[in-house]
This record gives sequence, structure tokens and C-alpha cells, in this order.
Amino acid sequence: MRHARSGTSGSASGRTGRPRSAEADAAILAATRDALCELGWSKLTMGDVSARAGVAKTTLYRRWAGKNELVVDAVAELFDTLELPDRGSLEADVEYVVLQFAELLRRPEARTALMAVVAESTRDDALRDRIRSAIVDRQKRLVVLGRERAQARGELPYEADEELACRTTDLIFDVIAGTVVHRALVSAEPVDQLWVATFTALLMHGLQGSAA
Amino acid sequence: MRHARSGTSGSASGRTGRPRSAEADAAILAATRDALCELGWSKLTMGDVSARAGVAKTTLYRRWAGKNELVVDAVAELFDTLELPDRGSLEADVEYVVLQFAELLRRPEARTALMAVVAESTRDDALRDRIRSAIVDRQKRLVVLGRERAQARGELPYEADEELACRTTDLIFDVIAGTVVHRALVSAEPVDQLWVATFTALLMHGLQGSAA
Amino acid sequence: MRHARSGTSGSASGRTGRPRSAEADAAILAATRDALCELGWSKLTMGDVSARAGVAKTTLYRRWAGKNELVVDAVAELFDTLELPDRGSLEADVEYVVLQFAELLRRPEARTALMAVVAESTRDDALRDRIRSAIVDRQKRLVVLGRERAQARGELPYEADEELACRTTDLIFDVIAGTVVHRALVSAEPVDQLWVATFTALLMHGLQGSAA
Amino acid sequence: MRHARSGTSGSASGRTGRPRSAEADAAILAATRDALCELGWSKLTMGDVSARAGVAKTTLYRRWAGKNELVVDAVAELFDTLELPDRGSLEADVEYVVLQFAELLRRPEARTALMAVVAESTRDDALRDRIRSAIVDRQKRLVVLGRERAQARGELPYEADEELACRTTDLIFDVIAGTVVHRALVSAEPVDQLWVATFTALLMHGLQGSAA
DNA sequence: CTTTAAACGAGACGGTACGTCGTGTCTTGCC
DNA sequence: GGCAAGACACGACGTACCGTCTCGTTTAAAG
Repeated sequence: MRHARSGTSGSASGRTGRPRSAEADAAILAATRDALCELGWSKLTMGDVSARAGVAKTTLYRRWAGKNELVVDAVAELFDTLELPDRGSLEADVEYVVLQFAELLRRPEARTALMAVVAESTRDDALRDRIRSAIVDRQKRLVVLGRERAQARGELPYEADEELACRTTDLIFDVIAGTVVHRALVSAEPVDQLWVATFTALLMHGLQGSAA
Repeated sequence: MRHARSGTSGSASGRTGRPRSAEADAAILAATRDALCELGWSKLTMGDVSARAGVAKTTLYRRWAGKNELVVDAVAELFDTLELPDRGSLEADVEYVVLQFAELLRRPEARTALMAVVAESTRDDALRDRIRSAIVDRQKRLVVLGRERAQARGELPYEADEELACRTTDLIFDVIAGTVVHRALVSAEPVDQLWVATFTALLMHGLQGSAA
Repeated sequence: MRHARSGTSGSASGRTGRPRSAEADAAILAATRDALCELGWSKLTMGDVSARAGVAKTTLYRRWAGKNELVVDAVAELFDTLELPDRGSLEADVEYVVLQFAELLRRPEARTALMAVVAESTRDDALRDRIRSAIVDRQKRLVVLGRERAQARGELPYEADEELACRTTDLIFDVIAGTVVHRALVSAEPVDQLWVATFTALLMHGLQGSAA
Repeated sequence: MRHARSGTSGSASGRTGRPRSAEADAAILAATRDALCELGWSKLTMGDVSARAGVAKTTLYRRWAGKNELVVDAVAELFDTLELPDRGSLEADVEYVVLQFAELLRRPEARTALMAVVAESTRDDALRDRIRSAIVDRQKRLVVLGRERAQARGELPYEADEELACRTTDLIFDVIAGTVVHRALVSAEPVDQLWVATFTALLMHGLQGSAA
């Protein structure tokens, strides 16, 4: 997750020399989110972040290779706050996760950063991998969890074919995340209760029809 | 679409002085797409575009306010090439438009630019409107057209409630465009025949279920 | 004397584009001398000079390759103010030029800059040439002038051997300039009336003895 | 000569704790001269010196306050190698010392460092004193020695006025050192046999004339 | 022997300046 | 007036050193 000499991190990272400040890491990521809110992606500068964090620019570059990597880590922490409590039915679970995701996308730091790093990742394989591991794959867990619950409830059948199940999970993830992002950022229309209900209904019918 | 004195453009726009070169406009937009391919959004510069187009920087700024506006116009031309020939059934039409859109998103100039301008638009209302009018609303016609054909074929019922119809169109547009973009750029997985078929099936069931 | 496209300077320098600001040149050189006085050579920065001159850093670098070249030009203007009015005798002329040179070396901008650029020039041939042409060779004129006057007065014989005359001129120049600089900057002792008289006496005896 | 806790230096300086490494001192000064040769004054860095000496930066700063002080000590060791064997006459002694000094100034570490520290000393009184005690005053001994020998030989009269003798010594020192430095570094001309002979002749006539 | 305290290597740290690049504006002179 | 050329003020870039600090380790003399 960090630049150079990370990997093992912590205990045995390097035996000699002054150890890296853990406070600095936290301060930098928080400062990055602050700056994203105030300035947006394109006007965020490394110098500004370092100043907000009360840290030297070199300290920043020692840990992250650039703005892209820094922002991915900063917003990944936001995405990790998403949860999926059991709402009693698949439909309710879907509605809940859609609303929660939409709420996250109302936060200015998430709005401005998410599309920007994805845009950069189209020309930077390392960045794409970082986004995938730090954000995408971690959130897929919500879909997996919802599916398992629905299967336990008998709302969805168990899928014997492992690979098919995986493809379905990916598809559902892309449909939910993609549609919400498009609605919120591209169409720039509100993700309100009515829209969520309509979208969830469409998705439920789709799921049940496909599963049949 | 242009900066200052645009609208009518061309012949009678301003009475005195040398008229603006129409060749320059085309050259600039083409050069912008070239530069997007080679350099990507973040490394594309106004100076580089002007040099590629064989045009002075002032000429560029006389027409567009900045990089954002220029790139929106440049990629909008790409999106206008999308078409929807009648494939005989709603399902076939959907598959076709999904494939065509995915193909567009394989072009490097579209990949890198689309997400980037959307990211910028989260903090720039004028830019959001420009994107909406130059790209989003123009492509919504494909959904409307598909719907009308399906209704003519009897695959979908006519919707009396105008506003409901509009909301449904928007939803379908967000689902298709959002899902494909997410698959292609965020998940970074291929949009192949198998995936398209699965996605279309899900969508068809969703539509039929909701419409019932 | 300048960076790039100088040479012919002025009229036909470059036909097209905005011409370089002559005011900027003067402001930069003045700002450089100011900064040398206040900060000294080692704490003078290009950024500070550009700020004092009310000019962008790029404007500075467009004209000079670096601090060394800039400072040479800035102090060269100081050296050009040296004059040698006819004081009636060779001895008086020598005393006058020594005093005037010592006075120049009391100016903080000259003290700090002169030795520094010479130090740099030991590893930079281009800089050495620049110092030679902008400062050293221009001041040698004072020695030549003093010699001619002394010959006209009959204080010194005319030298038939051109090359010998040249070597003598160089030697006298090194003796006067070197000794005064060493006294003022290395020994850091005052160049007062008494010292000048003693030094001049030594020099006059040396000249007459050698010439005999 | 050193930073902190020097003065008394050596054995009883501080009673307890690990004593400073004498090897480190020598390695650092040697590394400094090496670096001066390779990089010159302005590109010499404390970090580089410490690396060459196989020593931590802290070890370096524990002994010297900065680059200036370090370099003064490093070149002072060079100057201490100058000697003045009895060549039989004042003239021969002068020629010898001039040649030896010129030879020292051909060494790149001396060329680049000498002028640089003098330049710095114009704004740093402590540095000027250090240069004076470590270099200037120590070399003045050569002039004093030459004078005493000449007096013993009867080439120069004994000077009763102590203060006048001292002023004369200083003047001769400034003339010799200043002229040679100016010839070698500012005029950047070779100090060859012919030039030395001419300069020495001038000086001898000057001395004899003044002494009369 | 231990203790004790400074020296030592390594390297992270907050700063400052570097020299370059991109932006958007301006000033020329030619069309 | 459009336009190419290019200078300009501004501000961010990523790097290099500065001199200080914080670690863990080593080393000699005092107890």
C-alpha cells in the first residue's frame, strides 16, 4: 500500500535508522481528504497536502509515488466504512447498499476523486491494480455477503458452478456500482428513495428471471 | 459549443475583421484526440495541442475556455458516431448498443477522457452542463429509439404517463451506460460476447418484470 | 552577454513574437546587486532576485543560464564605473586607481561576488571566459591608459617590443589588482592612505628598476 | 579548530563516554579534498563527504559547523606543506616561494576552495578569523623567514622600527600572494618560469628602492 | 567486571531552493 | 479583426541538500 520498503511493514521493516512516523501517515491521508473537499482533484497539490498535514513534501514522496497513489489510499479508507447490516430480505439489502453507496458519492472528496483516479488508471497499470486491490475488490465483499444471505433465506438458489457464481457476482457488482455512479456523477441526478426503489425492482426482476 | 461569439458561427457571426478559420477548428479537435491517445488526459497540454494542430495557442483559447471544454467537444464527436440499426428485436438492439459502446470505450482517447471530464464536472457546473448537452443527452436518443421500436414491435407496452416514461428511459440509460463503463474501466474486465449476453438477459428480465 | 538569441541583439534579433522586455533586464541586474548586498553570494537565490525584480523566474532563466552568469553581468556593470582621470604623474595615477579599486571592493555586492564567481570559474571554462571578457579585459584598459600617459610624460620609455609591452601590462595589472584584492579580502586589512602610499612606492621603484 | 568541546581537545576534554575517533577526522578531511577535486566547491555536499569518509552525517556536524569551516581546515593542511629551503639569495628564495605557491594553486582542490571560502568570509567574521589563523597567518612565516635570511646575508637592512617592519612584511605578503593568485585564477594565465622571473625582478627592484 | 555516557551508523524529518513545465494573457508584426 | 510567434507572471512539479532528530549499537573509561 505504500511506496518502497513497505511489504513486511511494521516490526522488521528496517532495523536501522529513524523509523517512519505513523502519525505522519494518518495526518497526510486526512489532509488529502480535506484538500479534496476544498479544492477538488485537479487543484489539489502535493505541496498543499504536505502543508495541511504539517509535513515536508519529501515525507510525502517517501511514502507515495504521486498524487494518484496518495488519493487512492485516501479514498479507500472512505470506502472501507461501507457496511451491510441484515435488513431482512434481499430487496431491502440491495436498497440499503445502493443508498449507502449513493450517500458516499455525495461526499465531495469521493465524487471528485473516484472518477479522476479511474481516468488516470486507464494509462497506468500499476495504478489500476492499486485501485482494484484497495477499493474495488474490497467492496465486492458486500455483494458476496448479500448473495450468501439471500441464499440462506432461500431467495436465491445455490449455484453449483463456482465460476458462474463468480461471474454473476462481478456482473451484479458492476450493475449496482456502475449504475449508481452514472446516475450520481454523469447524469447528475439525485439518488432518492423513488429512484432507488425503481432501480431495485428492475434488478430483482432481472435476478429472479436470470436465475430461473 | 464554442467560446464567445459562437452560436451562429461561420459566415455572418461578426461583420468586420478576418473570419475564424473553419479548418482550424477541425484540426484542433483532431489534434486533441491524437494527443489524448498518445499522452492521455493528464499529460495533454494546450501547448501541445496547438503545436499538433499547427495553430497558435491564442487561436485555441479564442475558441475554448480550457482543456476541459476542448476535450468534451473532441470526444463528443466520437460519441456522435454511435448508431442503432434495427436488429429485429429489443434484445438484439440492446446487445448491439452495448457492444458498440464497449468498442468506443476501447479507444484510448475515449477511455482516458470520459472519466476525466466527469471528474472535473463534479466541481464545475458549466462543465457538467456542457457534458450533458454534448454527450449524455445526445446518446439518450439511442435508448429512446430502442424503446420506440420495441413498442412498435409489441415487446414493450406504451406508457401513458409521460413522466414515468421519462424516468424509465433515464434509468435504462444509467444502467446500460454505467454498467458498461464500470465493467470496462473500473473492473477493467473485457466486455466480450458472453458477458454482453448475460448482462442483456438480466436487463431483459428486469424490464419485462417491471413493465408487467 | 546573454543567454540564447543574443549576439546581434536589438534590431533584427528575432522578427516574430513578442520582444523581450528591456526594462526587465535592467530591473534584474539591479535586483541582483541589491540581493548581493543584503544576502551575500551564498544566500542569494534566483527566486529572490526574480521577486525583487518583479519578474518571473522563467524570465530570468530565459536570459541567464544561472546564478554565476547573472552575477558576473551584475557586477561587471559596477566595474565599468571605474575611471582614470589624469592626476599629473604616474605615481598619482597609480595611487588614484588603487584607491578607487579599493573603494569598489568596500561595496558589499562587489566583495561577496567577485571572489565567488572566480571560485566557480575554476571549474567552468565558459564562466571564466565570461569573467575575462566582461570584467578583467575591460579593466585592463586603465593600466594601458596609465602607461600611455606616463610614456607621453616621459616617465616611462616607449617599448618597441610589442609582446613584451603586453606582458608587462598584464603583470602590472595582476600586481595591482591582486595585491589590493588580497589586502582587502584575504588579509582583511584597510586600504588606507598610508598603505596605498607604501604600495605605490614599491611599485614605482619596481617599474623604474625593471625599465632601466 | 573544531566544533564544540574543542579548545582543550584531546585527552582530558570530557572525562566520560566514548572518545571521538581520530581516524574519522583524518578520513573526513581527506574525503573533503577528494570531493573538492572531483566536484568543486559548489557541488560539494556534506552528505557526499560523509559518504566518502564512511561516516555518518552527524559525526561530521559534531566536529564542524558547516561546509565553510570543514573546507578551511581541509585546505589549511595543504598550505602547511609549503616550505622555504635556503636557495642562497633573496631573489632565489622569492622565485622559489612563488613557484611553490603557484604549484599549490594548480591543485584543483586548492583552486576551487580558496576563493570560495574567502568569498564566504566577506559576510562571516568567524570564518574570516578562522581563515586568517588557519591559513593566512601561518603562511606569513615564509615571508618572515625569507626576510630574516636576507638580512643575515646583508641583502636587506635591519629595520629598527618594529611596527614598520611588520607593515612591510604584510605588504610583501599581499603583493606576492595576491599577484600569484590573480595571475593563476583571475587572469587564468600560466605561472611559468618567464613570468616568475619578471615578477621577481619587479619585486626586487621595488624592495631595494623602498629600503634605500 | 559492570556501569555509564558519549560517539557512532543509519535514515526519517521539516525546510528551502532548485530548474522545468504548463497555464492563460500579453504584445509584436503580418495577413 | 484573425492569426503565428513567443515573451510574460504565476504557480506546481519532483529532486537535492540542509541541519536536526531519533533510533539501536559500539566503545572506552570510571567505578
